[in-house]
Amino acid sequence: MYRTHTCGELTMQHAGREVVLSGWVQKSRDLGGMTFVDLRDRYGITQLVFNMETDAGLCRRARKLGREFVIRAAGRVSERSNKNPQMPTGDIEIMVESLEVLNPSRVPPFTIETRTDGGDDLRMKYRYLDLRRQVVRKNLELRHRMAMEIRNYMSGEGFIEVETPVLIKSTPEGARDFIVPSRMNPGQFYALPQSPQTFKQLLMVAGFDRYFQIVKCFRDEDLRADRQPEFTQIDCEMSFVERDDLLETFEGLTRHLFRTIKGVEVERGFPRLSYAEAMEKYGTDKPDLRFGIRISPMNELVKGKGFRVFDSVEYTGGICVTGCGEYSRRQLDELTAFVQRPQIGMKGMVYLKYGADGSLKSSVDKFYDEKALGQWVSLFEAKPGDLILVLAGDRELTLKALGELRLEMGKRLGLRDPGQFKPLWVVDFPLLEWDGETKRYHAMHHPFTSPHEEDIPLFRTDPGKVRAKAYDLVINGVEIGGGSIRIHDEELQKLMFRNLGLTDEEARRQFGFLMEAFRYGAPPHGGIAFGFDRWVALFAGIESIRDVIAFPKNNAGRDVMIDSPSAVSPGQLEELFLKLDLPEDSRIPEGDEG
RNA sequence: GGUCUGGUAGUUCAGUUUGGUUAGAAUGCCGGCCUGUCACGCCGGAGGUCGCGGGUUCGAGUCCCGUCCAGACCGCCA
Repeated sequence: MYRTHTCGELTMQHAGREVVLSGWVQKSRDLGGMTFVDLRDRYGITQLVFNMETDAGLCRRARKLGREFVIRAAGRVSERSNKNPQMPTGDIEIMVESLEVLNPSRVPPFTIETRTDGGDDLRMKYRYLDLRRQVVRKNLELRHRMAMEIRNYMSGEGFIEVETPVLIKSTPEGARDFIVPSRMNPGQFYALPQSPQTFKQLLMVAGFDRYFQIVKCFRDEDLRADRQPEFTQIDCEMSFVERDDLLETFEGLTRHLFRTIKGVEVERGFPRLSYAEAMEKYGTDKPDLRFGIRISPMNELVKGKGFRVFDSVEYTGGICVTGCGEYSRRQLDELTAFVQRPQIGMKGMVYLKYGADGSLKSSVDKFYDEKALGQWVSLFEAKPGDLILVLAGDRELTLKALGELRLEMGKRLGLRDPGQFKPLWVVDFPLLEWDGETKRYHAMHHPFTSPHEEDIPLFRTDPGKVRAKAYDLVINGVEIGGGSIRIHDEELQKLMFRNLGLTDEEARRQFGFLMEAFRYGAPPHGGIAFGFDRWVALFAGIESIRDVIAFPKNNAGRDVMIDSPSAVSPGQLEELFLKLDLPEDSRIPEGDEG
């Protein structure tokens, strides 16, 4: 028998019992006359004791155990004379009577501890060792619990989980597809799904009514801390619902997860912000509502006073930061440098310091007298000791920059508390987005998103103004999910495709199966998909989704542990009728074949 | 496609600003001592292609050019 108990469960209640434990050697402390060994498994750590007086031979063998050896130890549970209140099993230890090395281990390249000395690179290469660390394991346990609670809630609400295919059809809309060559159909390719979008809509046509699936999706785009080429969605769809029915249902899911996983009771009726309002007040479509700083437009206030910058730009706006009125020149220079970074791209920043003594000091005193600056103060309802930061330029860019500056100030002031959660719905996204490169409109969400009926006439006059019945769930500035009420009418879907620059023929070739299905009684329906990895990361209080994925890929989309992607053999290529035509500079490392 | 940061002992990092003797620390590893440790302690030891290639120089971890790797971000992500 390998074990009677785990390394996390023995307490004083078990004192005197004969037990068998198996696990990994976390650490051993050799005191000469006696040796302590910390034995670790998934459940915890239990201390083993070896004593020279009791059994010198056994103790000498214990001294030779290296870190991460897999061992089995049998012995008696006994109360410690020196208890360790830091650990759950700290009251007891095992007086070992027999010891067996099940498998020795090489010295691991980094320490298997919460505060590891290993860098990311190394941890990913030896991910199986990294996963032995409690912090990483906890993240995966959290992920498991969340998946269970999602299934509980959804199932309780009458949703059924249906699997949809992974080998599907490539479509040029949206993100780049991963493609898979078909041996049996030479020259043809499957695509991996970016989402099960069309299948879940077909399930609605099939009458399934309430569907969900926790499912892998794939996008061949560049990675970020919160973006992996393969990621997991909670994909959902419902029939016979309007937007508010849907938001209510998934507000329920969100509250359920907060309650069961975080022990937090979130108020019913999440705030709803229109996309336009979110952009205007927060400079982003995923505002962090944990702190109240808001953007105010200042165009009217600042024009016509002789300051060329403000006179010439499309938009001037600012934020008011509480309690920063005494910022030093250096701190203000730092903020200026922050907005001038190429990623943000502002030319400069104007400030107004409202001193605790009521004094007004701005970087544009030359153009704005006390009275004019007083108007700024009343616009923001600033109090003595506050700081007003003003940016100007192209409207879209400036709002975005103010949004970034808002987040930066929130961070500096410690207002982004990871223990606090502020969910909201962002609604009424634009249906279409102009793409300057291809000179045509793109679906902002996807081409099956329904427009607001009253906006349909705008298709003829100003398609960019058409609002969609689309919504995002945003928590603490993180886009957790998004969805829409779908088009279920063939004619409206055709109109949509035409506005996206697709001819009827192209639309039929790509989405004919869906258009065809709509002719056989498609119910009104809508849905949403949540980024499961992001949600787990949010609940774990971390920024990168890599730490909630067992085997993630690195910045370049590589798995450094299994070394993928990799070349395939000429035979494999031949079978698929594929010939490589690589540019000179893209060499494939030797021995990387097959 | 672009911007930025980093690459020095098994590992995490200092040293690079201002080129100059034998490249340091901590931790880990190996050996010795130690009967209540739990970040055990004490003594000793081994361990380096300073990412790689080229250049400048009497001399390069340090300066220059190229390149590879890692991370963050912009573009991209319906």
